[in-house]
Amino acid sequence: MPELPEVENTVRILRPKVVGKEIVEVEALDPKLGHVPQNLTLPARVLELLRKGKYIIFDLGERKLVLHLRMSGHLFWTHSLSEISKHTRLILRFSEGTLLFIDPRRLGTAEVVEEFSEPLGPDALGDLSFLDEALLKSRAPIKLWLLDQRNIAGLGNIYASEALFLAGIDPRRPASSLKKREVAKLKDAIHRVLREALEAMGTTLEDKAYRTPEGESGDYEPKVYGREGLPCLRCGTPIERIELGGRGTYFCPRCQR
DNA sequence: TCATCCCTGTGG
DNA sequence: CCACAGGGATGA
Repeated sequence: MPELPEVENTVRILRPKVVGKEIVEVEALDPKLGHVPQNLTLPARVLELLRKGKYIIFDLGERKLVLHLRMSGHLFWTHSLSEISKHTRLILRFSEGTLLFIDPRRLGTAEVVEEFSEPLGPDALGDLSFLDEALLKSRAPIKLWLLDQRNIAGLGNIYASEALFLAGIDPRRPASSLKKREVAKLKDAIHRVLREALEAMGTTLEDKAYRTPEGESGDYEPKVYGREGLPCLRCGTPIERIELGGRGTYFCPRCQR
């Protein structure tokens, strides 16, 4: 579900609710997450709430609680215990409210660590000038290169496809084959897609899955992702779906070369 | 650099 | 029933 825009909005909405506040009780409803309450000392004050790539980090001083929503996770802020559904995996109780980690597919993760140390590339919302040189070093298809969080952090299956559409680049092209001018367009496209999605509060496919912590769905409408067979919004050619690295990949065969 | 796996749910 | 799903770790 969540890529950079969804995670960033989640963090922005939660910050005023949890920063400076104390976690007073933690409960794991999924045995896979049983280590979380064990490894936390309560109460624990949240000094900062951070996003690194698609990770959400609760800075608790000596320790950090690191969440990753993976495919189907989301966080939900509530005051009512009746909101606890069967997909709730972790409950963080604050005096001011309760944060639920909901995750139907149970692929999401929660770790308690002393230092965050995932090998992430530069943030996709930040300065992208490193792409000029970095792309030259890889012959991987550009879309797979963009999905590898060690190269650039934050893009996922939707926005990688969307950025390549905006930039007019075929997702199968080797990263090193992009011309300077194309890399420039790609940098611009990545920022444009992410900023638009951020403003729209992310993407909620088929009116399900992704929600902000306050239950809102996202309004971003992908231009190619999930639109196999439908006309390209720019030229009318049917959008194609192929597989790259085992993931569905959508593009316009005419606009993207 | 691939396939496979981790999980569960939904839709055709 | 099968295909597919917004992510990522792992092992060949």
